[in-house]
Amino acid sequence: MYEDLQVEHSSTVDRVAEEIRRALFAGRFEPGMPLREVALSEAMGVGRSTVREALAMLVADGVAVRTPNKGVAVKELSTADVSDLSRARVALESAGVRRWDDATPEQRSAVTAAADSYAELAESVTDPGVLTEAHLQIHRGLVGLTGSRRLLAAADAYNAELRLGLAHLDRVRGNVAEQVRSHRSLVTLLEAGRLDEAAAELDRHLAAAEVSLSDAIGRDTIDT
Amino acid sequence: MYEDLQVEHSSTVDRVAEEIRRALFAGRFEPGMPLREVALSEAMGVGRSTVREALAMLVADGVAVRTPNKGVAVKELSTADVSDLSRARVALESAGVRRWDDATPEQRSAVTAAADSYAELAESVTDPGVLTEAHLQIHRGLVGLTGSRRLLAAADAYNAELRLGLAHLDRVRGNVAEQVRSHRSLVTLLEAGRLDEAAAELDRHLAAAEVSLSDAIGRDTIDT
DNA sequence: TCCTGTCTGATTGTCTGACAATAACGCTAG
DNA sequence: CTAGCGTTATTGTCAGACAATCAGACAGGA
Repeated sequence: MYEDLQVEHSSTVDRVAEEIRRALFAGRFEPGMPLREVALSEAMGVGRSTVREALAMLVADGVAVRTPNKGVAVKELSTADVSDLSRARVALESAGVRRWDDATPEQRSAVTAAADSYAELAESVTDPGVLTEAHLQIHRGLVGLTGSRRLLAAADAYNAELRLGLAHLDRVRGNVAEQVRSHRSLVTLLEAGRLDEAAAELDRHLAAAEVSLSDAIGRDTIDT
Repeated sequence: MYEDLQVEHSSTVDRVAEEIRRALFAGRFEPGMPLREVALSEAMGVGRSTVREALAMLVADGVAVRTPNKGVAVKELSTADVSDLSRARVALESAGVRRWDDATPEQRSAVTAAADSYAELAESVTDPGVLTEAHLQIHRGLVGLTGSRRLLAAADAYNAELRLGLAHLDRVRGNVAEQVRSHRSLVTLLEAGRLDEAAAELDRHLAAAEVSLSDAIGRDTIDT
């Protein structure tokens, strides 16, 4: 009778982790910057154990790194990471594309709706974070076509890493119009059932994303 | 000069998590059984915070579940979980198979060596846990062909869930000889470069694993 | 100059103890 | 038999403590 009722059970640890995550995605912490337990606990008015648990979550998510006896630091994406991420994206998302015919209507519309939403935002919104978020939703939807929650969770993890990487170079983002075109073409091919061509388009799209991101990172790491 | 020297940095938390994991894989804890913090800390002679961190790791791994204010319990695999796992396996491992030609010699030999090792163990070893371990190594190797550490990590996570599921029904394990045949055929097709046929063989192999596992679980859950 | 040993301060890893909030269980009264 | 009420067990969170470890400074010796 009351199936649709839900109360959010947000623990302190979750809120702390979410807060730090937001700061990371907003680019407020430099890559490599240490996340000190006492400083964070005092700043947020919570116990150190709570912060520790939150940091462990971020490490499990892949957006932070723990070095034994040295603590947790904001993850630095190397070009090796970017190419690894790219391989993971290609594998999962093209697996999704290949299963378009077996996907449920909800799973398909998650893709098309996200693409529409991105195209719409691309014209009006200026905040790069919002656009990144919308963009990743499309790719998340593609993984969703596989119908596996576990793969979606894996995709969420690497999308978080991507957001982290993009947080510091939103200015150098590539041609948004080209992105919109590529997404639209992908959706069109999917809906036409031309899955091989769709996979090829996706491959190109992801390859372009990889070079653009790894170029930007390469430039950055030379600077610093 | 000293690049190859390494010291293992094992924290107490890691050891505790590993110990509990072993017990889980050995089937010493029933699915759904709660993992009490105080009891574990007293049994293992460590602080409660340490146990909490270890449990958080197990939850992140997917072998245990946390319910707010109720604690952590051994994960129960539902048939929905099994089919989800199966979809994830198909996606990741066939992605690996499709990239056989691009894989490094090390990545390829990880697959073939694991298959050989499994075939060898199948004749001599009786301990089902050891055999399961060897079996999963093969499938891990297939994911490794994608060349992405992140996908390997995802595969490790779902393999841990599989081991958990298999821990309680090792007796009903299917025909080992058939397994060996299927693996051998898969490796042969791969080395011959007949990737499409290899992918088809893999599909059959994984589909068979799914029905066998979900049958066993279905039977079990009716009993209890 | 370069290396080594030592000192010091900061930080993590771990333990202990505490307490409120929550959930599970049994009891009692109606 | 059910609603309501205590009791108990357990988690979530905090505070404080201490050893182990690390980074940097600094002095002394080859």
